[in-house]
Amino acid sequence: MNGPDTFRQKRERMLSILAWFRLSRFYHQSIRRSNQHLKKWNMTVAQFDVLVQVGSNVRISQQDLADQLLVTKGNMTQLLSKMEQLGWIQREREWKIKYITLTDAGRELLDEVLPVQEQFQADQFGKLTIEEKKQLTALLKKIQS
Amino acid sequence: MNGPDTFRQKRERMLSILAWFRLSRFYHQSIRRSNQHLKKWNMTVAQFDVLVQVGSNVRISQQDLADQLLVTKGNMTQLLSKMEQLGWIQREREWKIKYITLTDAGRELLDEVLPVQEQFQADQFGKLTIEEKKQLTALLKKIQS
DNA sequence: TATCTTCAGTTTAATACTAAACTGATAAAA
DNA sequence: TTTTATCAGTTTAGTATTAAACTGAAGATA
Repeated sequence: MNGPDTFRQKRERMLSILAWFRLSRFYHQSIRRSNQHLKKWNMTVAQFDVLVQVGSNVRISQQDLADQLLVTKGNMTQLLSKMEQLGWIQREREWKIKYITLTDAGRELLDEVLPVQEQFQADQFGKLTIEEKKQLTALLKKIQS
Repeated sequence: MNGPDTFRQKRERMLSILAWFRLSRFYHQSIRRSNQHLKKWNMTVAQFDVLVQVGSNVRISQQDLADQLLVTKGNMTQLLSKMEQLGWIQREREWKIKYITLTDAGRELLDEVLPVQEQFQADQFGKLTIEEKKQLTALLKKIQS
C-alpha cells in the first residue's frame, strides 16, 4: 500500500505545510519583538522564561526546569550560570540535585518585568477575539495530544 | 483611562499567554524533531529552508532570501557561505547584488529531501483534520494581518 | 566490599541567530 | 565633478541552543 499519494493526501500535506509556515513566521517575529522589548531590562526571552518558571515554584531542580522549558540540561546549565552571575538566581545543592531559587534581586526584577512583558506578549495576539484565542490554544493542544 | 485592569482584560491576557505557551512548545519540539530527521542528509532546518526557497525561485538575492525567511542578512551571509562551501548553492554577483541559485548537487539533494521532509513536517500536524488545519492557518494569518 | 547502573549536572564543539558597526558600490544631488 | 545618501552584503561580538561525551555521587547488586 505504498503507492502514489492520493489527491487527498497531497492536499492534506499542503495544508500542514502552510500551517507550519505561518506558525514559524509568527513565532520568529514574536520572539524577536520580545527580545527587543526585554532589552530595557538587559534581559533575553530565555532568561525571562527561566525567571518566570523559577518564580512560580518554591524550589525546582535544574533538570525539571529544563523539562518544563523544553530545553536541554546543557542549555540550562549555561543559562543558569549566567543568571547566577548576574545575581538573579541562586543554586543550592542537596544530595546530587541543585535546586534553583530567586534571589531578592531576582524577585524584584521579576515583579517589575512580569506584568509588562506579559502584556507585551499578549498584545501580539491582539487581533484575535477571546473565542479565537481559545480555538488556537485548543488546536495546538490537540496537535500534541 | 489607565485604571486597574478589568476582569475581561485579565482574562484575555491569560488566554494569550496560554496560546503563546502552547505555540512555543510545539514550535520547539517540531524544530528539534526536524533537525534530527534532517541529520540523515547532514542538513539543518535552516539550510533546508534556504534550499527550498532558492529552489523555488529562478534567482533570488541574499536580501530577499533573508526577508522571505525572516532572518537577518548577517545570518544569511553565514548560512550561504557554509552552503556554498558544501557545494549546494552558488552566488553570482550582478551590480551590487548577489543572486543565489542551486548547483546541480544542490538540486539533486533538494529533490531527494524535499518530499521526505515535507511529509515528516506534515506528520507533525497529523492529529488535526483538514478543517482544523485550515482553521489554524486562518487564525495565524489573522494574528499577523 | 567492589563494581555496576543510573542520573543530575557540566563541558565541548558545533550551528543558529541577532544587533550593530563596517565596507564598498551605485545613484543622486550639489 | 565631488559629495552624499542609500543599500547589499560582510564582519564581529554576544547569546541561545543542541548533541554527545564526560564527571561524580547514590544506590543496587554481586
